[in-house]
Amino acid sequence: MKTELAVDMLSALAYAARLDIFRYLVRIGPDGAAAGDIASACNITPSTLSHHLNQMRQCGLIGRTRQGRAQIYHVNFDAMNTLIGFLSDDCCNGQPDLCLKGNEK
Amino acid sequence: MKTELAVDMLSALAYAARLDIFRYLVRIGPDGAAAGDIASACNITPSTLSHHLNQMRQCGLIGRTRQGRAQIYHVNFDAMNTLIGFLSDDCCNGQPDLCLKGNEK
DNA sequence: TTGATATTTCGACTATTATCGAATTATGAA
DNA sequence: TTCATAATTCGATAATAGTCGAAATATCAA
Repeated sequence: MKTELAVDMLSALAYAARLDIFRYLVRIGPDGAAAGDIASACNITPSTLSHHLNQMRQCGLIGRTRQGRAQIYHVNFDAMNTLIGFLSDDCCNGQPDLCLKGNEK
Repeated sequence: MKTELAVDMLSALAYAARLDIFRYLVRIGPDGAAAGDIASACNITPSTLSHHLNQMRQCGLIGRTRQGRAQIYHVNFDAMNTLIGFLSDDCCNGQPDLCLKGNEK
């Protein structure tokens, strides 16, 4: 994984409003949610939300499909796992013993 | 884990220069490295580096100990694992099946 | 002490990012 | 068509974050 992409993904999650959005989409699951639903669930104005969703989408953390006049957003679990894998590797590479404890927590 | 802390940790890693620093410290291991060594290894001006190290230290991702006139910085692996755990939980909570595949990568 | 080295803090400036209303695009229904 | 709804893009402003030199602090050695 290119570190530039990792930085983009981390940035996408490194903001309270976006982390909220992401967690909401995780809770919703693979079916995803329409932009309007996210806006009211997370209490964000449409244009600001759109901006955040774009950022998360550009780095691949979420995807989008149209359904009628709604845009449905959903978590890309593969991308999220790639990020978690990157962090685990980055943390444990060369020091596996240090990272085993705590990981079951 | 409080999401505010998660945001701070994610922010600490969501910047190329800081991610570099962090990865350098991971490679160095538990003994850590002096600020000066980090500065030359990562090619960052001392004052800027100090600013970044502070940010990573405030959220607990790294620690610091004095050794003579050097300040030795080292990764806090427990904190890093807490973060990884948070992301894994946040990603997999309620949808364990979605997150199993990909995790062995 | 005094001087040299390692690092941090301060302050000013620059750059990046977030926010929101207004205007625009896209779709569906009458 | 025409109207209403859902969402995005645009443009301006506000807020946050990064950078760096100069000054300050801490430690060690002579």
